[in-house]
Amino acid sequence: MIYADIIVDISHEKLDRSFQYRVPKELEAEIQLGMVVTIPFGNGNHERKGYVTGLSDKPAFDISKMKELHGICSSEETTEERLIALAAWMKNRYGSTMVQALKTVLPVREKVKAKEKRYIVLNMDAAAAEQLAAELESGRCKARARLVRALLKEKKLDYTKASRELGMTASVIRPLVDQGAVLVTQDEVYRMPVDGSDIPREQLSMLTETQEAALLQIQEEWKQETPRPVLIHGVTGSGKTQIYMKLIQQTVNEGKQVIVLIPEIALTYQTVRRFYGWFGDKVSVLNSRLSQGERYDQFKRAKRGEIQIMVGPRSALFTPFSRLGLIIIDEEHEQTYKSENSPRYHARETAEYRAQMENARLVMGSATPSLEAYTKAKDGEYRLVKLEARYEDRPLPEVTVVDLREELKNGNRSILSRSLKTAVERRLERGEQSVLFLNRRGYAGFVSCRSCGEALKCPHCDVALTEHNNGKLVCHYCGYEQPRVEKCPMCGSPYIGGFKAGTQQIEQVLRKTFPKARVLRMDYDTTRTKGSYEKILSSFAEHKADILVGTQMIVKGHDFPDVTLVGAIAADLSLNAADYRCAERTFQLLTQAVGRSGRGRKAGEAIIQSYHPDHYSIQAAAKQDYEAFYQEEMAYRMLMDYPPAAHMLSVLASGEDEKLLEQGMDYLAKFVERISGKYRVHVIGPAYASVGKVNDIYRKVLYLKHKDERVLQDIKNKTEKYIEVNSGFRKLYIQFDYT
DNA sequence: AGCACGCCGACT
DNA sequence: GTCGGCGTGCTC
Repeated sequence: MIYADIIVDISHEKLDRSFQYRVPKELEAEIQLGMVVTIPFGNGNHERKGYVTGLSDKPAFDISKMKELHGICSSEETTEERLIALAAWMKNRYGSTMVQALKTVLPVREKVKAKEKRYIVLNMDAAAAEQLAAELESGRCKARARLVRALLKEKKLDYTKASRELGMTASVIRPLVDQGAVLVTQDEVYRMPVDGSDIPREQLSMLTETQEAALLQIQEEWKQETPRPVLIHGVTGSGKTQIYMKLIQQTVNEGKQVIVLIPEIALTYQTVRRFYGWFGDKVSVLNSRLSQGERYDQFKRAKRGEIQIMVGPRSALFTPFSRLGLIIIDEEHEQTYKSENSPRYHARETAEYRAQMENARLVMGSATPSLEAYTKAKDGEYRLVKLEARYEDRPLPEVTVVDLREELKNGNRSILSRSLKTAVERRLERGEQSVLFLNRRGYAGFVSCRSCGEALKCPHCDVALTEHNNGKLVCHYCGYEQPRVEKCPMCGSPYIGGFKAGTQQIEQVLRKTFPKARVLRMDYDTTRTKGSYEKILSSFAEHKADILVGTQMIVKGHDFPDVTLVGAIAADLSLNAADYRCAERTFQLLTQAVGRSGRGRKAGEAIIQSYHPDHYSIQAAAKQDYEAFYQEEMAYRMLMDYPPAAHMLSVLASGEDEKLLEQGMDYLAKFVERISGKYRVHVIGPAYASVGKVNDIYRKVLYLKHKDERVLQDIKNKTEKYIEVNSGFRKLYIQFDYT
C-alpha cells in the first residue's frame, strides 16, 4: 500500500500543511512526487486539486479515517510539474519543507487566491436595501444588517476586508447570497505594472569589437553538446547589457523564452524603459512593489505565451515559461540573489538547476564576480568570457586612498579629509557633480559612552539604537523608541553621544562647508515614499544638484555623465562587519563606486577615505584589479576553510526561552560532533547570532564547515531527524542554511 | 475555503 | 423547550 502526502489546492493559512491519502492500486505505478491529483476533501467530500508532496509505504494517520485519492490530473500543466520538481530539488538542497518550497515556486497558487479581488455588492436598489436592513435589525440578524448597512454606504466591499473589519464569516454572507440580496463578484483584469505602449521602440545598437568577440565566444559555447553556464566578467561600463540584448533577441527568434534577473535596486524606470524600448510588448517586468495580483497576472501571461521575456528580481526565476531558452543573471555577485526566507535558495544555483532541467542556457555577468562563480569559472565548470575594454575606451578614473588616521594626527576631525574637500571645491568651481557615499550596510549611527565604551541597546532586540534628528533613539528592528539620554546608564559619565557618521550628518557638514552647493540626500529615509527614489535620481541627473550624498544605493547602476568625483566617506565601515564576506563586499562596493566616476566625456576621479588604507580590498578596488583581489581573498578563504574553499552550513535556532535554547544548542553541537567524528567536520559555536535577540526571541547559531558538501548534507539530514524525534526541541525553531 | 457543531438569546 | 444566528474548529 502506498500513501501520498498531499497539499490541498485551497488558499488559506489554515490549510498550509499536507494531508495523507491512500493511493489506489491501479495508480501505484504511475504516481509521482509533484503530480497534480484530485482528492475528496472536507466534510462534504468536495473534489479538489492537490499536489503530491511526499510518498510513503507507511501510514502516518489513522487508516480508518484516511480517504483514497480519486485520480491523477493528466499533465496538461507540464510547466507546473517542472516547477514542482524544481521545488523538490530546492527542498533537498536547502532543507526547507515541501510546502515552503512549493510556495516559493508557485506563488501563483495560494497567494493569488488569497489576494484575488473578491467583492460583495448589493443586488437590489437602495430603498429595498434600506428596508431589508431595517427588517434584519428588527429580527435577530444583526450581523447581516451590519453588512447591508455597510453596502449602502459603500456599494462595493472588498470581501476579505469586509470579513475582517466587519467580523463577517461565511455563515453571515452566504444566506444573503442565497436570498439574492447581495452578490459576490470577482474581477479578473490584467493590471499592467508599467504601461509600455507609449515607449518608442528602439533598434539594438551595434556591438563594439570587444563586445562582438565576447558574443562569439558565448555562441561558440552554445554550440557545444552540453553548453556550460557562461560568466561574463566585464568591467563597469564595458557594455554587458548590449550583449544580453543580442542573446535575448537570438533566443526569442528561436521561438524560446527568456528570464532576466536583475537586482531589485537596479530595476528602475530607466531599466524598464530600455527593455520595453527594445522588445515592446514581448516583455513583462516584475518588481517587489507589485501586488500579488499584478504579479500573478504577469505569470499568467507568461504561461499563456503572451510574453517571451520576463525581467525581474530573484523571484522572476520561477516564471512559468513552457519553452524556456535562456536565463540571464545580471550583477551575479549581488547579495539579493540569496533568499532570506526558507527555502534559503540562491538564485544562481537554482537557475543553474532549472536551466539544466529545461535545456536552457545560463549567462551571468558581473564586474566583480562572486568568489563562488569565479572559482567555478576558473575550474572550467563555467565558461569565462572577459570583456576588458571600457565603452568608447574611456579611461579609468584616477583613484586616491586617503588615510584617515593621518588626517586626525594633523588635527582634522571633520568627516571630510582635506583632499576630498578640495576635490569637491574643484567640481563646484567647474560646475561638475560629485557623489559621496557612506557604506552603512550593517552599521547604525549608534550612541556610545566615551568613558566606558558601552553603546545604548534596544531592550528587546539587543541591537544598538540609532539616533535620529528629532533626538529620539530608535531600534531599527522592532521600532522601539526612547528619548536621548544625558548620562551613560552604565557608568554615569556625561560624555555620551552619537558617532556622527550618518548620511544626515554628512549632508549637514556639506551644507556648512559648501554653503552655495545644492546637496541632495538619498538613503533609506528619503526613499521610503513611492517614486521618491526615481525622483531624486532624475533630479540629480538633470543637474538640479551639485552633490549627491547617500548610502550604497547611489552607487549601483546609475549613469550620471556629469559626475567626475566619487568619494567613499568611510570605506572600512563595511570591512568591520562580522561576516567572512565583508572584504568581498567592500571590494565590490568600492569598485562599483569608482566605476561611477567619469562616465561622460570628462575624466573622473575617485577618493576613498579609510582607516585601513593598506587593506587589499581597498587597494585592489583603487586599481580596479579584480584578479589581485581574487587571489588574496581566495588565499584567506582557503586558510580559514570558508566558502568557496570549503562548504559551510549554519544552524540557526530561535526560541523565547533562553535557557532551553542554550541547552538545545549545546545538545545539538554535541550531537553533530558525535556523528561527524569520522569526517572531521569543523564545528563552530554555538554562539549568539549577530542579532542575538529580536522581539524577545533569542537566536543562536552553529556553523559547520567541511570540504565536501555531501558530508554536510548528510549531517543536516541526520540532525533534522534527531530534532524531529526529540521533544526537547519542540519549542525551538530551527533553520538550516548553506552559506 | 466550506462544512458541522454548539453556544446563546428570543420566542412559542 | 425550541429555533435560528453566528462564532469556532476541523478537514487525511
